[in-house]
Amino acid sequence: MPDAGLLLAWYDRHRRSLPWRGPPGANRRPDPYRVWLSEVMLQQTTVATVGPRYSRFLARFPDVAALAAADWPAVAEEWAGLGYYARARNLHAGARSLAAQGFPDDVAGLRAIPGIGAYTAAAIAAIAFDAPVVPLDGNVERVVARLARVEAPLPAARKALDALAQGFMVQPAARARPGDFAQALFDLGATLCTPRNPACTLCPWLGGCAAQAAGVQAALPRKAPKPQRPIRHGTHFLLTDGAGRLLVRRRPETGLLGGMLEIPGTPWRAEPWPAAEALSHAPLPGLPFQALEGEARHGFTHFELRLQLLLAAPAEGDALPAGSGLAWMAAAEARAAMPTAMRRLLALWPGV
DNA sequence: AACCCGTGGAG
DNA sequence: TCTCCAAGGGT
Repeated sequence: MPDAGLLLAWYDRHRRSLPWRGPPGANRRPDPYRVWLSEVMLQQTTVATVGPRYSRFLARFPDVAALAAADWPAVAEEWAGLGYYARARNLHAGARSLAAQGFPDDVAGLRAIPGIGAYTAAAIAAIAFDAPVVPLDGNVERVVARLARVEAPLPAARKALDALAQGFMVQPAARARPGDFAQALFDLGATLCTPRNPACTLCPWLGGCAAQAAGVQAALPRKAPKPQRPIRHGTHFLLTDGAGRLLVRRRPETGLLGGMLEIPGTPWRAEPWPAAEALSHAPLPGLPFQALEGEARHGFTHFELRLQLLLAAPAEGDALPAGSGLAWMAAAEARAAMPTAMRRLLALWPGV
Protein backbone atom coordinates (compact mmCIF):
# COMPACT_ATOMS: atom_id res chain seq x y z
CA MET A 1 0.00 0.00 0.00
CA PRO A 2 1.24 3.49 -0.83
CA ASP A 3 2.35 6.20 1.57
CA ALA A 4 -0.39 7.60 3.82
CA GLY A 5 1.60 10.82 4.21
CA LEU A 6 1.26 11.58 0.50
CA LEU A 7 -2.52 11.40 0.73
CA LEU A 8 -2.66 13.53 3.88
CA ALA A 9 -0.47 16.18 2.25
CA TRP A 10 -2.83 16.22 -0.73
CA TYR A 11 -5.81 16.45 1.64
CA ASP A 12 -4.30 19.42 3.44
CA ARG A 13 -4.23 21.30 0.12
CA HIS A 14 -7.45 20.06 -1.50
CA ARG A 15 -9.90 19.07 1.21
CA ARG A 16 -13.53 19.96 0.52
CA SER A 17 -15.16 22.49 2.79
CA LEU A 18 -18.32 20.81 4.09
CA PRO A 19 -20.90 21.85 6.69
CA TRP A 20 -20.02 18.99 9.06
CA ARG A 21 -16.29 19.64 8.89
CA GLY A 22 -14.43 22.02 11.15
CA PRO A 23 -12.01 24.63 9.82
CA PRO A 24 -8.76 23.33 8.27
CA GLY A 25 -6.15 22.33 10.80
CA ALA A 26 -8.53 22.45 13.75
CA ASN A 27 -7.10 20.50 16.64
CA ARG A 28 -10.37 20.34 18.51
CA ARG A 29 -12.25 17.04 18.19
CA PRO A 30 -15.61 17.46 16.48
CA ASP A 31 -18.89 16.99 18.36
CA PRO A 32 -19.72 13.25 18.19
CA TYR A 33 -23.41 14.05 17.72
CA ARG A 34 -22.66 16.09 14.62
CA VAL A 35 -20.41 13.38 13.23
CA TRP A 36 -23.09 10.78 13.92
CA LEU A 37 -25.79 12.87 12.27
CA SER A 38 -23.67 13.62 9.21
CA GLU A 39 -22.59 10.01 8.77
CA VAL A 40 -26.13 8.67 9.03
CA MET A 41 -27.47 11.34 6.69
CA LEU A 42 -24.69 10.59 4.20
CA GLN A 43 -25.54 6.88 4.03
CA GLN A 44 -26.30 6.28 0.34
CA THR A 45 -27.02 9.98 -0.02
CA THR A 46 -24.97 12.52 -1.95
CA VAL A 47 -22.98 15.32 -0.32
CA ALA A 48 -24.95 17.86 -2.39
CA THR A 49 -28.27 16.58 -1.03
CA VAL A 50 -27.07 16.31 2.56
CA GLY A 51 -25.50 19.77 2.82
CA PRO A 52 -28.61 21.90 3.38
CA ARG A 53 -30.54 19.13 5.09
CA TYR A 54 -27.77 18.58 7.64
CA SER A 55 -27.71 22.26 8.54
CA ARG A 56 -31.48 22.42 8.81
CA PHE A 57 -31.67 19.30 10.98
CA LEU A 58 -28.92 20.56 13.25
CA ALA A 59 -30.62 23.94 13.66
CA ARG A 60 -33.82 22.20 14.73
CA PHE A 61 -32.19 19.47 16.86
CA PRO A 62 -28.85 20.95 17.97
CA ASP A 63 -27.79 18.14 20.29
CA VAL A 64 -28.65 14.66 21.54
CA ALA A 65 -30.93 16.05 24.24
CA ALA A 66 -32.93 18.11 21.76
CA LEU A 67 -33.39 15.16 19.42
CA ALA A 68 -34.32 12.87 22.31
CA ALA A 69 -36.93 15.34 23.50
CA ALA A 70 -38.57 15.67 20.08
CA ASP A 71 -41.64 13.66 19.17
CA TRP A 72 -41.58 11.33 16.17
CA PRO A 73 -43.77 13.42 13.84
CA ALA A 74 -41.31 16.31 14.17
CA VAL A 75 -38.34 14.08 13.32
CA ALA A 76 -40.22 12.48 10.43
CA GLU A 77 -41.11 15.88 9.04
CA GLU A 78 -37.49 16.96 9.25
CA TRP A 79 -36.32 13.82 7.42
CA ALA A 80 -39.08 13.86 4.78
CA GLY A 81 -37.71 13.58 1.26
CA LEU A 82 -34.34 12.19 2.33
CA GLY A 83 -35.30 8.53 1.93
CA TYR A 84 -34.33 5.43 3.89
CA TYR A 85 -36.57 6.50 6.74
CA ALA A 86 -35.33 3.79 9.09
CA ARG A 87 -32.32 6.07 9.47
CA ALA A 88 -34.49 8.71 11.11
CA ARG A 89 -36.27 6.19 13.33
CA ASN A 90 -32.94 4.73 14.46
CA LEU A 91 -31.41 8.16 14.98
CA HIS A 92 -34.35 9.19 17.13
CA ALA A 93 -34.31 5.98 19.17
CA GLY A 94 -30.54 6.20 19.48
CA ALA A 95 -30.72 9.76 20.80
CA ARG A 96 -33.19 8.71 23.48
CA SER A 97 -30.89 5.93 24.57
CA LEU A 98 -27.74 8.07 24.41
CA ALA A 99 -29.34 10.94 26.31
CA ALA A 100 -29.17 8.73 29.37
CA GLN A 101 -26.04 6.70 28.64
CA GLY A 102 -23.67 9.23 27.06
CA PHE A 103 -21.81 8.77 23.81
CA PRO A 104 -19.73 5.59 23.40
CA ASP A 105 -16.19 6.34 22.21
CA ASP A 106 -15.14 3.05 20.65
CA VAL A 107 -16.21 0.95 17.68
CA ALA A 108 -17.89 -1.76 19.75
CA GLY A 109 -19.98 0.70 21.72
CA LEU A 110 -20.97 2.66 18.64
CA ARG A 111 -21.82 -0.50 16.75
CA ALA A 112 -24.48 -1.32 19.34
CA ILE A 113 -26.51 1.78 18.43
CA PRO A 114 -29.32 1.02 15.99
CA GLY A 115 -28.54 2.32 12.52
CA ILE A 116 -24.79 2.27 13.13
CA GLY A 117 -23.16 -0.54 11.19
CA ALA A 118 -19.53 -1.41 10.53
CA TYR A 119 -18.90 1.59 8.33
CA THR A 120 -20.58 4.25 10.47
CA ALA A 121 -19.04 2.94 13.71
CA ALA A 122 -15.57 3.15 12.17
CA ALA A 123 -16.24 6.60 10.71
CA ILE A 124 -17.44 8.07 14.01
CA ALA A 125 -14.64 6.39 15.95
CA ALA A 126 -11.99 7.71 13.58
CA ILE A 127 -13.37 11.22 13.05
CA ALA A 128 -14.72 12.00 16.51
CA PHE A 129 -12.40 9.91 18.70
CA ASP A 130 -9.16 9.43 16.72
CA ALA A 131 -9.53 5.64 16.70
CA PRO A 132 -7.02 4.01 14.32
CA VAL A 133 -9.56 2.46 11.95
CA VAL A 134 -10.44 2.99 8.28
CA PRO A 135 -14.17 3.23 7.52
CA LEU A 136 -14.89 1.19 4.40
CA ASP A 137 -17.44 3.06 2.30
CA GLY A 138 -17.96 3.03 -1.45
CA ASN A 139 -15.16 5.54 -1.98
CA VAL A 140 -12.64 3.56 0.02
CA GLU A 141 -13.69 0.33 -1.69
CA ARG A 142 -13.07 1.90 -5.07
CA VAL A 143 -9.75 3.49 -4.13
CA VAL A 144 -8.39 0.33 -2.54
CA ALA A 145 -9.67 -1.96 -5.30
CA ARG A 146 -7.75 0.16 -7.79
CA LEU A 147 -4.58 0.57 -5.73
CA ALA A 148 -4.28 -3.18 -5.25
CA ARG A 149 -5.96 -4.10 -8.54
CA VAL A 150 -8.58 -6.31 -6.91
CA GLU A 151 -10.44 -7.99 -9.75
CA ALA A 152 -12.98 -9.91 -7.66
CA PRO A 153 -16.44 -8.29 -7.85
CA LEU A 154 -18.31 -6.59 -5.03
CA PRO A 155 -19.88 -7.36 -2.68
CA ALA A 156 -17.93 -10.62 -2.36
CA ALA A 157 -14.62 -8.74 -2.38
CA ARG A 158 -15.56 -6.51 0.54
CA LYS A 159 -13.75 -8.46 3.24
CA ALA A 160 -10.52 -8.46 1.28
CA LEU A 161 -10.85 -4.75 0.54
CA ASP A 162 -11.46 -4.04 4.21
CA ALA A 163 -8.32 -5.91 5.20
CA LEU A 164 -6.32 -3.92 2.67
CA ALA A 165 -7.83 -0.65 3.90
CA GLN A 166 -7.09 -1.40 7.56
CA GLY A 167 -3.51 -2.04 6.47
CA PHE A 168 -2.99 1.71 6.17
CA MET A 169 -3.18 2.01 9.93
CA VAL A 170 0.22 0.38 10.37
CA GLN A 171 1.66 3.61 8.98
CA PRO A 172 2.42 6.22 11.67
CA ALA A 173 1.25 9.06 9.41
CA ALA A 174 -2.21 7.52 9.19
CA ARG A 175 -2.35 6.62 12.90
CA ALA A 176 -1.51 10.20 13.77
CA ARG A 177 -4.64 11.54 12.00
CA PRO A 178 -7.24 8.79 11.61
CA GLY A 179 -10.17 11.17 11.03
CA ASP A 180 -8.35 13.19 8.43
CA PHE A 181 -7.07 10.04 6.76
CA ALA A 182 -10.60 8.67 6.43
CA GLN A 183 -11.91 11.91 5.02
CA ALA A 184 -8.92 12.17 2.71
CA LEU A 185 -9.90 8.80 1.26
CA PHE A 186 -13.49 10.04 0.85
CA ASP A 187 -12.33 13.19 -0.92
CA LEU A 188 -9.94 11.29 -3.15
CA GLY A 189 -12.73 8.92 -4.17
CA ALA A 190 -15.23 11.73 -4.68
CA THR A 191 -13.06 14.16 -6.62
CA LEU A 192 -10.26 12.22 -8.38
CA CYS A 193 -10.68 8.46 -8.06
CA THR A 194 -14.25 8.66 -9.38
CA PRO A 195 -16.28 5.74 -10.71
CA ARG A 196 -15.95 6.89 -14.32
CA ASN A 197 -13.01 8.71 -15.88
CA PRO A 198 -10.77 8.90 -12.81
CA ALA A 199 -8.36 11.86 -12.90
CA CYS A 200 -5.26 9.77 -12.36
CA THR A 201 -2.80 12.45 -13.48
CA LEU A 202 -3.79 14.55 -10.45
CA CYS A 203 -3.68 11.66 -7.96
CA PRO A 204 -1.16 11.82 -5.11
CA TRP A 205 -0.93 8.02 -5.31
CA LEU A 206 -0.41 7.85 -9.06
CA GLY A 207 2.92 6.06 -8.71
CA GLY A 208 1.54 3.35 -6.42
CA CYS A 209 -1.65 2.30 -8.19
CA ALA A 210 -1.64 -1.20 -9.68
CA ALA A 211 -4.85 -0.69 -11.68
CA GLN A 212 -3.55 2.51 -13.25
CA ALA A 213 -0.26 0.84 -14.12
CA ALA A 214 -2.22 -1.87 -15.93
CA GLY A 215 -4.67 0.59 -17.50
CA VAL A 216 -7.73 -1.07 -15.94
CA GLN A 217 -8.60 1.59 -13.33
CA ALA A 218 -11.91 2.62 -14.91
CA ALA A 219 -13.17 -0.98 -14.82
CA LEU A 220 -12.60 -1.41 -11.07
CA PRO A 221 -14.14 -2.24 -8.77
CA ARG A 222 -16.22 -4.79 -10.61
CA LYS A 223 -19.77 -5.29 -9.36
CA ALA A 224 -22.28 -8.11 -9.47
CA PRO A 225 -25.16 -7.37 -11.87
CA LYS A 226 -28.37 -6.09 -10.31
CA PRO A 227 -31.75 -7.74 -10.78
CA GLN A 228 -34.22 -5.69 -12.77
CA ARG A 229 -37.00 -3.89 -10.98
CA PRO A 230 -40.61 -5.02 -11.28
CA ILE A 231 -43.48 -2.53 -11.66
CA ARG A 232 -46.14 -2.11 -8.98
CA HIS A 233 -49.41 -0.21 -9.12
CA GLY A 234 -51.55 1.56 -6.54
CA THR A 235 -54.57 3.85 -6.43
CA HIS A 236 -54.84 6.52 -3.76
CA PHE A 237 -57.70 8.67 -2.50
CA LEU A 238 -57.36 12.39 -2.09
CA LEU A 239 -60.07 13.66 0.23
CA THR A 240 -60.29 17.41 0.68
CA ASP A 241 -62.44 19.53 2.94
CA GLY A 242 -63.55 23.09 2.37
CA ALA A 243 -60.60 24.56 4.29
CA GLY A 244 -57.63 23.40 2.19
CA ARG A 245 -57.02 20.32 4.27
CA LEU A 246 -56.27 16.75 3.19
CA LEU A 247 -57.03 13.42 4.77
CA VAL A 248 -53.71 11.78 5.68
CA ARG A 249 -52.61 8.66 7.47
CA ARG A 250 -49.36 7.57 9.10
CA ARG A 251 -47.83 4.38 7.71
CA PRO A 252 -46.86 1.46 9.97
CA GLU A 253 -43.58 1.98 11.85
CA THR A 254 -41.60 -0.60 9.90
CA GLY A 255 -41.30 -1.44 6.24
CA LEU A 256 -41.40 0.78 3.20
CA LEU A 257 -41.72 4.50 4.09
CA GLY A 258 -42.21 3.32 7.66
CA GLY A 259 -43.65 5.90 10.04
CA MET A 260 -44.19 8.49 7.31
CA LEU A 261 -47.37 10.29 6.32
CA GLU A 262 -49.24 9.11 3.24
CA ILE A 263 -52.36 9.70 1.20
CA PRO A 264 -54.55 6.66 1.96
CA GLY A 265 -54.72 4.12 -0.85
CA THR A 266 -54.75 0.54 -1.98
CA PRO A 267 -51.84 -1.84 -1.41
CA TRP A 268 -49.20 -1.75 -4.16
CA ARG A 269 -49.27 -4.80 -6.40
CA ALA A 270 -48.16 -6.02 -9.82
CA GLU A 271 -51.55 -5.54 -11.49
CA PRO A 272 -53.20 -2.13 -11.98
CA TRP A 273 -56.34 -1.47 -9.94
CA PRO A 274 -59.66 -1.18 -11.78
CA ALA A 275 -61.46 1.77 -10.19
CA ALA A 276 -64.31 -0.38 -8.90
CA GLU A 277 -61.90 -2.73 -7.14
CA ALA A 278 -59.80 0.11 -5.76
CA LEU A 279 -62.87 1.73 -4.18
CA SER A 280 -63.14 -1.05 -1.63
CA HIS A 281 -59.97 0.44 -0.07
CA ALA A 282 -61.32 4.00 0.11
CA PRO A 283 -60.98 5.51 3.61
CA LEU A 284 -64.59 6.68 3.65
CA PRO A 285 -67.31 4.55 2.02
CA GLY A 286 -69.85 5.71 -0.50
CA LEU A 287 -68.16 8.88 -1.77
CA PRO A 288 -68.28 9.89 -5.44
CA PHE A 289 -64.67 9.86 -6.64
CA GLN A 290 -63.33 11.63 -9.70
CA ALA A 291 -60.25 10.18 -11.41
CA LEU A 292 -57.44 12.69 -11.95
CA GLU A 293 -55.48 12.70 -15.20
CA GLY A 294 -52.08 11.14 -15.36
CA GLU A 295 -50.03 8.84 -13.21
CA ALA A 296 -47.32 9.46 -10.63
CA ARG A 297 -44.18 7.44 -11.24
CA HIS A 298 -41.59 6.84 -8.60
CA GLY A 299 -38.58 4.55 -8.63
CA PHE A 300 -37.68 2.75 -5.43
CA THR A 301 -34.52 0.72 -5.03
CA HIS A 302 -36.19 -2.58 -5.79
CA PHE A 303 -39.36 -1.72 -7.72
CA GLU A 304 -40.93 0.96 -9.88
CA LEU A 305 -44.18 2.43 -8.61
CA ARG A 306 -47.06 3.83 -10.65
CA LEU A 307 -49.84 5.56 -8.76
CA GLN A 308 -53.23 6.89 -9.74
CA LEU A 309 -55.25 9.41 -7.79
CA LEU A 310 -58.99 9.61 -7.13
CA LEU A 311 -60.46 12.83 -5.77
CA ALA A 312 -63.48 13.40 -3.53
CA ALA A 313 -64.78 16.04 -1.14
CA PRO A 314 -66.63 14.54 1.84
CA ALA A 315 -69.57 16.43 3.25
CA GLU A 316 -68.76 18.65 6.21
CA GLY A 317 -69.10 16.68 9.38
CA ASP A 318 -68.53 13.25 7.87
CA ALA A 319 -66.99 11.39 10.79
CA LEU A 320 -63.64 9.64 10.37
CA PRO A 321 -63.71 5.91 11.19
CA ALA A 322 -62.51 5.39 14.74
CA GLY A 323 -59.04 3.89 15.06
CA SER A 324 -58.28 4.37 11.37
CA GLY A 325 -55.35 6.69 12.03
CA LEU A 326 -56.82 9.14 9.55
CA ALA A 327 -56.43 12.86 10.22
CA TRP A 328 -57.07 16.17 8.49
CA MET A 329 -53.99 18.26 7.80
CA ALA A 330 -53.34 21.50 5.94
CA ALA A 331 -52.23 20.64 2.38
CA ALA A 332 -48.92 22.52 2.45
CA GLU A 333 -48.00 21.10 5.85
CA ALA A 334 -48.89 17.58 4.73
CA ARG A 335 -46.87 17.86 1.55
CA ALA A 336 -43.80 19.07 3.46
CA ALA A 337 -43.99 16.11 5.83
CA MET A 338 -44.45 13.47 3.12
CA PRO A 339 -41.96 11.25 1.30
CA THR A 340 -41.26 12.04 -2.33
CA ALA A 341 -43.50 9.31 -3.71
CA MET A 342 -46.47 10.98 -2.01
CA ARG A 343 -45.41 14.45 -3.17
CA ARG A 344 -45.42 13.16 -6.73
CA LEU A 345 -48.92 11.84 -6.18
CA LEU A 346 -50.07 15.19 -4.81
CA ALA A 347 -48.62 16.88 -7.89
CA LEU A 348 -51.40 15.25 -9.95
CA TRP A 349 -53.87 17.41 -8.04
CA PRO A 350 -54.34 20.94 -9.38
CA GLY A 351 -55.39 22.11 -5.90
CA VAL A 352 -51.80 22.64 -4.72
C1' DA B 1 -26.74 -14.88 1.47
C1' DA B 2 -30.18 -12.50 -0.55
C1' DC B 3 -33.50 -9.16 0.09
C1' DC B 4 -35.44 -5.03 1.68
C1' DC B 5 -35.08 -0.03 2.23
C1' DG B 6 -35.51 6.21 -1.04
C1' DT B 7 -34.04 9.79 -3.58
C1' DG B 8 -31.90 13.01 -6.92
C1' DG B 9 -28.29 13.94 -10.15
C1' DA B 10 -25.01 12.66 -13.78
C1' DG B 11 -24.11 10.58 -18.03
C1' DT C 1 -35.68 7.60 -21.12
C1' DC C 2 -32.66 4.75 -18.62
C1' DT C 3 -28.86 3.16 -15.93
C1' DC C 4 -25.77 3.93 -12.39
C1' DC C 5 -24.59 5.42 -8.05
C1' DA C 6 -23.99 8.08 -3.39
C1' DA C 7 -19.76 8.74 3.69
C1' DG C 8 -24.95 1.58 4.18
C1' DG C 9 -27.82 -0.99 7.62
C1' DG C 10 -31.17 -4.49 9.00
C1' DT C 11 -33.04 -8.97 8.60
